[in-house]
Amino acid sequence: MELRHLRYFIAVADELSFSRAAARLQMAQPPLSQQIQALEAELGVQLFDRKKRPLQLTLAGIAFLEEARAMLIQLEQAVQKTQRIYQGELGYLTVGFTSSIANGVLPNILRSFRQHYPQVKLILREDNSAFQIQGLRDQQTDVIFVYQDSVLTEASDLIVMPLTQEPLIVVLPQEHRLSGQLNIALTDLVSEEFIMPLRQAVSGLSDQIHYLCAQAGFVPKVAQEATFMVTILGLVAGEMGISLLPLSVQNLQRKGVVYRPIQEQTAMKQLSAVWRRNDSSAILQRFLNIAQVISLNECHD
Amino acid sequence: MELRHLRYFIAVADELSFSRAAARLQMAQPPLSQQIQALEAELGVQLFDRKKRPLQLTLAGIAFLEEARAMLIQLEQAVQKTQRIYQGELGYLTVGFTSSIANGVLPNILRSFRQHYPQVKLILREDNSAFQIQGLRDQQTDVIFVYQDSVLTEASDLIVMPLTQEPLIVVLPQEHRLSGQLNIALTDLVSEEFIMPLRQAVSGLSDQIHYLCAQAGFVPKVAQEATFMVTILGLVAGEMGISLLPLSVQNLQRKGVVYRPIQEQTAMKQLSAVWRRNDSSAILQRFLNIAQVISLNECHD
DNA sequence: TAAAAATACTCCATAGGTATTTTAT
DNA sequence: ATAAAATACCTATGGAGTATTTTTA
Repeated sequence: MELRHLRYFIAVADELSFSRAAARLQMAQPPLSQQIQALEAELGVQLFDRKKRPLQLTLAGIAFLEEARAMLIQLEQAVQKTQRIYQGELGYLTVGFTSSIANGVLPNILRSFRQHYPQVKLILREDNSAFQIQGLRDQQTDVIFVYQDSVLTEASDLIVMPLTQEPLIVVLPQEHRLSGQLNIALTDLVSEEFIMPLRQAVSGLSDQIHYLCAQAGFVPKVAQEATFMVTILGLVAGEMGISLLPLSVQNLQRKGVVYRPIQEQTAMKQLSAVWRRNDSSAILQRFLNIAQVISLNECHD
Repeated sequence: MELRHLRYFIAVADELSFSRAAARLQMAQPPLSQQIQALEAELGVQLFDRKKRPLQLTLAGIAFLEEARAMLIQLEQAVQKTQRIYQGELGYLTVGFTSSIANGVLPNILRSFRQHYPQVKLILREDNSAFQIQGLRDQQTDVIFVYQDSVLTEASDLIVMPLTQEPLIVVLPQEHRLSGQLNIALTDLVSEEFIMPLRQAVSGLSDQIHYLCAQAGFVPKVAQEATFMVTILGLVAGEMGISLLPLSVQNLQRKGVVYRPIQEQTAMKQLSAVWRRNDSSAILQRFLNIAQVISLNECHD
């Protein structure tokens, strides 16, 4: 049996006439009769009562008509579903990120993607960056957002796409002696105590701060280390020291804490999207397009 | 698209190899590749990743595989269902009867049919015989059981099949003067008061009793008329009179009532099955076969 | 280099067309 | 008598085969 038989049968059952059905199918009547005969022979079932005019469906024919219709509808839906999956409009995408990123461009990217592809289910995984890269390689995650890191640029099985250059900003207690200044030079921070973000918070930031301070001619005094952004802000508010964090932390408004830009242009943190080189998923491609567009818009602001 | 494409696709997806799938399908590899290519072209979807060895399904391919499998299963089930309906093993049958028949062969026929064709749903309609014939003509009912009647034998659109010849029996109060006799001649009933079954109870029986009495040389005295068997039995038990009823009434045991055979061989009531001449339903045929077999067995007892 | 899939072509089975007969109203 | 379906026969599309090239591991 072929779908042709079902299509022909439905046409004849609809029209209750071989001639009219043939016209509708844009074919001659005899081959249509033959195909229906072949169908009946294969089923071993009489579908039409030809002793009647107009033609009548048998009980079995009525049942088969219903089934045949259902099958063609199912086919239609199967094709549509398959096409949508192929075109990345239906399916799943797992996105990984660290808590420090959750307040930057990411929410906007996620919102935009959801609007464009409402039938793609987004699964979010929040964890530190080392685990994120692991998850990517284990196929647990499809794409991750991380602050760039020397480990990443060397990985040949992954592709790294830079999204935004986030300048670092100085995080000060409200009552700090420097809080009156509009912007702050690194050399002003020589005698400050630093709250250092651990690797889990913002990967590579600790190293970068040491490097920047070295360029400014001093070694930062480390008062405390912390794993989460909110912890760092809390410690700064409690006047335990100051910190240097990516610009997006500004989206977290905390009482007793003020943010000031750094004079030096070189103090930048690179936010990137990372995915598996061999991942050809259409959904991923669509997601990356949106991530790129949203990031560009963000930079212009 | 044709079912061929689905069958081929499933084979290739199962084997993850065009060559092996071709072997399984007992065909050469190139036409198989071509058919899959045609399928992909029609869908506008890449189903396999041919850049990989062994061959890999794409995400869309995985989804379509599931759908394709479901469709072939649905086809299989549709064919089976259609065949069963055609062979009368699945469907509905509406059986009509009057309350007076409900205690004869009918229960046995219904039980046997249910055992043989458990997937046929039996719908029972209990009503008087005039309504039953109406229901038959209105296609409300497929087959009815009635005691034969002159009206029926003349109907050319219906077929009447005799099932059992039920002798009439005399229904007496337990304390009746004749209850000591093993069998009773009609002439013994000359002075009796009769409880007459109305047309709704047993069609034609009233006329038949008058005819039988006339042959025996008297006119029966009618004490009372009644619509239901149980009412007649109740009146007899209450010593309002006697009655003549078909043998199957014996299946109703009523306190204070005894049954005695009639000597005369002519006192018979014909139970018949009736259906529409133009009804070619396979279920009906099966039902009639069973009705006939069960009735024959019943007679031998 | 050795498999497996794609391509190029050839062939024939059968879907579909034409002419006619049979059937049901 | 007439319209519709079945039958008989013919045509040609395209599904399947064979030979070969291309690709991937």
